[in-house]
Amino acid sequence: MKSTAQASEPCCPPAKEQADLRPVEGDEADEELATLAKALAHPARVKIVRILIRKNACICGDIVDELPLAQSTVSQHLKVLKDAGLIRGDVDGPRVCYCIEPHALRRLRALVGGL
Amino acid sequence: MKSTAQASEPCCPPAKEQADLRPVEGDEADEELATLAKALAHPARVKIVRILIRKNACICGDIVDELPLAQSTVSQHLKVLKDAGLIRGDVDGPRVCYCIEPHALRRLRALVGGL
DNA sequence: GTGGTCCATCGTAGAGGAACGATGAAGTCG
DNA sequence: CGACTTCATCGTTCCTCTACGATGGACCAC
Repeated sequence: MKSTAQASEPCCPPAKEQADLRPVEGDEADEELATLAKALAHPARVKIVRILIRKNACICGDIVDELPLAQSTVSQHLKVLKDAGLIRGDVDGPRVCYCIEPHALRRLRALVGGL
Repeated sequence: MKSTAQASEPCCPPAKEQADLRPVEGDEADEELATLAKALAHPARVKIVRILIRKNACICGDIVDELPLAQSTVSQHLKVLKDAGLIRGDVDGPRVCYCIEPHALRRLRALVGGL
């Protein structure tokens, strides 16, 4: 069951639609917004996020094929996004399946909207 | 000459509410979002933006008093924000009057929302 | 003019980011 | 088992960011 089937492997379960009650202002919110913004502060990482949103199912190293960067560089960018909480990576056999963390994206929108 | 600059006049006139027709996807949008995100990728700069929004009129070096940073450091952060197009600085006598660029903020919201 | 305030810029030191190739761990297939 | 794939991590180089004090320009009051 593991033959290059795109958008069929559900490694990213439908996240529960739970409201985020944290404030959108204050020192903590500032730090949080700065962290999320820093994660998006590179065009390659913006592209990665877009790719993961477009193929809402998760993919692994197809990202490398879509970017003009070395595999190790892409892996670094993925790590930055993961450390910021924007994406998730689940091991699936020999591959790793990345996907968006929808609540982090919502949180980012809330913080930017709160400006 | 410009002798009509009175103290009570906000140096930031109500910007025209002109819609931004540029796309929220594509390579250019990626670069743009990365640039704006990088400008917000530091807590001090997030705080500066909030200060300028709160006092919707413009202020100058009161920002320095609100931050635990040296004047030169704050000036550098202001330059980063200005270069990114997020704020504007108008010289008003011996002071400089900073204020938000509302259309840049709207653009940022559109780009983040377009994710 | 002199003196004082406000602010940008310079110079510098240290920390962190971005890129790559090389290496190796973990897993799959024959 | 052995060969191959996939990906993270290491080590390196170069460049940018962040912070500060010091310097100097522009402006106002006197």
